[in-house]
Amino acid sequence: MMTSVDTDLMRVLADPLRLQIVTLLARETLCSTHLIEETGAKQTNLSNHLRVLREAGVVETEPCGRYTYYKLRPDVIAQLAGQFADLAESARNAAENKRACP
Amino acid sequence: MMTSVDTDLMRVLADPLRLQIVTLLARETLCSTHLIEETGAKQTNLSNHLRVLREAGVVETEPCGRYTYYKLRPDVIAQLAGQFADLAESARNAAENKRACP
DNA sequence: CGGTGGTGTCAGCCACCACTGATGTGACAG
DNA sequence: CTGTCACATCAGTGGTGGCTGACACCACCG
Repeated sequence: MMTSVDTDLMRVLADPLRLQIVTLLARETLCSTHLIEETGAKQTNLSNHLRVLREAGVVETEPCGRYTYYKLRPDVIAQLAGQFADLAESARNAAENKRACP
Repeated sequence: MMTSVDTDLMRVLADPLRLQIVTLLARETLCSTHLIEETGAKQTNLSNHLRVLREAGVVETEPCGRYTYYKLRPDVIAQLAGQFADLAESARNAAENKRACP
């Protein structure tokens, strides 16, 4: 059936560390070194999560010398926000829609 | 640190079956029998997921004879939508905020 | 050209979670 | 009262995913 919200994107963002990364990147563009400092996670672990975020299209990479900058893609987040807003509005309108007991 | 989005709520909604339940409940108030028909899941499985959704405050229960109606709480979804919208707007405004390489 | 530091990839381990079957409880029909 | 149905809870199990250590690669600096 059709779920109005992208499940895969939700699964990607449902991890605490990934959500923390996204929150940090929403404030400013950072490179991996900064993210390691901010989160306290191991570089390997962070690289794995960033890979997941990259493959999900949530972040973009921009090499800068031997550093790599990570930037959040606002439209992806905005789209998700819109899907949830639609869901909430739909729920408000259908509050009295009650299917009869069998 | 402070993540602007509720991680626990995300984890609850990140499951495909739970998201399907939420999508169905956004359209109309249903009882478990209907949900079993619509999703094709086992009763036990569905009951477990509904319990998770109930404990997370996403759905409300309303007993009706020997049936139980489940209703979505729009404000919870709307709040989540707002958090993501804020995140997206923050990302848009901070697009050029780039911390210097170390 | 070596050495160093930043980054990505891979294999393994472990914990958590979704699914299931059995069982209990309460409500209704006969 | 007894059977049936709706719903919940519990213990067990299997699979998925996150974390880590070892290694490879590339850009810079001396």
